[in-house]
Amino acid sequence: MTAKEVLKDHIAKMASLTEEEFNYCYEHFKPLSFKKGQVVIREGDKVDGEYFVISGCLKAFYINDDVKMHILQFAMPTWWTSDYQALYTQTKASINVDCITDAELLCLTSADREKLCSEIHQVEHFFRWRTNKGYVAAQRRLLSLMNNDAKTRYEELMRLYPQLHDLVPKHLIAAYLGVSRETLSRLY
Amino acid sequence: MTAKEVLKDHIAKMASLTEEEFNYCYEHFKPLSFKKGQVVIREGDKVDGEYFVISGCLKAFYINDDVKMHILQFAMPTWWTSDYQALYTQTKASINVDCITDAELLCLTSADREKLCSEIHQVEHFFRWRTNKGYVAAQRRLLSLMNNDAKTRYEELMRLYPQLHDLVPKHLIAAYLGVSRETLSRLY
DNA sequence: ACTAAATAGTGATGTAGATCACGTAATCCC
DNA sequence: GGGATTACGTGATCTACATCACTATTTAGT
Repeated sequence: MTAKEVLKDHIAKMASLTEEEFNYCYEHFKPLSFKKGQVVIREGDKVDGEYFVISGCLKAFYINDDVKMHILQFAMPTWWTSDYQALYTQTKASINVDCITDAELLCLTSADREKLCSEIHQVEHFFRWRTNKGYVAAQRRLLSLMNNDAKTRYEELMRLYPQLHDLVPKHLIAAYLGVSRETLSRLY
Repeated sequence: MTAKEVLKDHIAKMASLTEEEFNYCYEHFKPLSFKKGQVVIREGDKVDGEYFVISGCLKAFYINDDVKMHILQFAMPTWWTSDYQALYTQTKASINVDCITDAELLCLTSADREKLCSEIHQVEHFFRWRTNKGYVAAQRRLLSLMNNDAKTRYEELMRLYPQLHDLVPKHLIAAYLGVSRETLSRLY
């Protein structure tokens, strides 16, 4: 399946665009290839848009003053990622995004997203639902973080995204769950 | 300021509706008055829509099996609240929403929200931005929960929403921060 | 192929915050 | 206005998890 087809199917799940409308939208996406370890967004830099994952796996993470990493989001095929805080507040990136594996992405600039949203009502509809889904997921994760211990959170994550188990090293899983890698290692 | 004016100003911050369009929208909102302590959404019940706060303060919270409460969100004037997970997945409420003080709300059903979004492009635009804002706030809170200790989180909350200090009893602040009321009490 | 780096497991010890158990002041409410 | 409920503070103890230190294994780069 081509990148174009992946995006088309993804959008079709929540919005109905004509062939013509979709082709027009697709012109605004810039295909990018990244190698494992490459940085997509670097803290402090300007964020020019958001990224739709065609293949591979990325992480969006924050490094605190003690050089501890916390992972905000993994991004797998058909997921979107960026520093949404930076995009929303029009500031420099406060997080990093990089590639856990080789990855193919489609980049859409904020300016183009807003243009497409205002030109095509269904595109705005699509982005509303996508963001809504992210909001609900973030709220669920907040509750899980407050309610559950490390083991329960780990099991929940594995239940939700079993692919992560083999795709992502455990210390990154730990950084997502908000526990130390040692504690995660002792959970079995 | 009337409820209608409060809503109008709020929407105008992110979207431009004509007088006529706004009046049409406003017909779909149902004004409701609640007394302190009254329940707006009860766990297990059907959720019929979302609520825009005109006055007062509410909380959206989850009670776990150990009968411990975790607060997902406070809602103050010009904020929206509901069980967005239930609305998104079309399931029964998994959280509760009730009133910390007497409150005036405007209720918009999901069906009406979707209708208005599809009829008026600018309404869809408004709801996209509102949800985006919530998503960014939830992500920031996730990071804070993973990065910061109880004291730092408390100070951050007070900096962000100083009104909460006098409006909301401390054990509810604790339930929002994800610490016990005893620990919060010892922070000063 | 050989070295360096990344990944992973585990013991010993430290600590933030939970939990339990009180006492007291403030508010609600019939 | 008096009894009950809610809010708040504080000591004593417990515990989940962090941190530090070290070893073993796997993976990647030249």
